Amino acid sequence: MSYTAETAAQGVQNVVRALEGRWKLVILFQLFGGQVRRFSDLERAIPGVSQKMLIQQLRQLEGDGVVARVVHHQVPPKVEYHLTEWGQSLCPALDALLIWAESAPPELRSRLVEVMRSHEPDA
Amino acid sequence: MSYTAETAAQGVQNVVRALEGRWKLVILFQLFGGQVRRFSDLERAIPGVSQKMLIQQLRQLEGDGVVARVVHHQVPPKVEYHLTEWGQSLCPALDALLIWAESAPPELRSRLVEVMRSHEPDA
DNA sequence: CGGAATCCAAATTGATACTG
DNA sequence: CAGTATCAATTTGGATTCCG
Repeated sequence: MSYTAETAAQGVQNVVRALEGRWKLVILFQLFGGQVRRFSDLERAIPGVSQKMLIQQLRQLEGDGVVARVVHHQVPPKVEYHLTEWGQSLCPALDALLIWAESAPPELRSRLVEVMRSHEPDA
Repeated sequence: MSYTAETAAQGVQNVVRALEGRWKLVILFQLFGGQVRRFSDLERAIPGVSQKMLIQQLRQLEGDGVVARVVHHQVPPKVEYHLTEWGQSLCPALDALLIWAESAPPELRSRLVEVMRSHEPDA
């Protein structure tokens, strides 16, 4: 079977689904480039997210092999997250997305931002 | 304010949300590289999608300026979709995603595929 | 601190039927 | 062909409470 754009799109879809979710990309951007963040860091760095959602999305990313979770058995508990090797290989794509996002037409950009502000506290 | 990774991640999030949605990326991969597809083409090319979802996602992509919709006033009706200029500029990112997806570890890949097969007809 | 569990509200999605 | 409309089902998200 030849490797047409169509079969590629169908195949890639399965994997790309690992990125689907309201907070997945935001989390990944936080872990971008190999950064290590603990749970509370992520919670603080991502304004609109709830504890439940953050955990849920992290668990899914972990289950999909994109993010790794390290538990330090101490009191108080300390759990750190970072990209797996495969997750690291996603960085070029994240970077490309970053570039694309910044190239967004100003009107569009502000319109999209406006949607975001719905759930933000004040400013 | 300096342009840290954090602010970038926060800012980019607003724009990247335009890609969120169960079928958005799949659609974009279909339109990859400037391809023009009519509605029924997309419907056929994307197995699990319902007519309603396809339209909805297309409309959102259109509203976000990523996809353009061209109506040919004929009988029978003919509507074609393609990437806008800004949408085209997303291609490098899509390409990076493609590369990433193909680099997925085999076990992971088959596990993700397995999820997909739930709604596929046969093979 | 980091998380699990529960309950409930809201948004998404799907199936179906109808239309220009 | 390319939609729209409607309703039911599923998923998602948030608030709260409890635990190691």
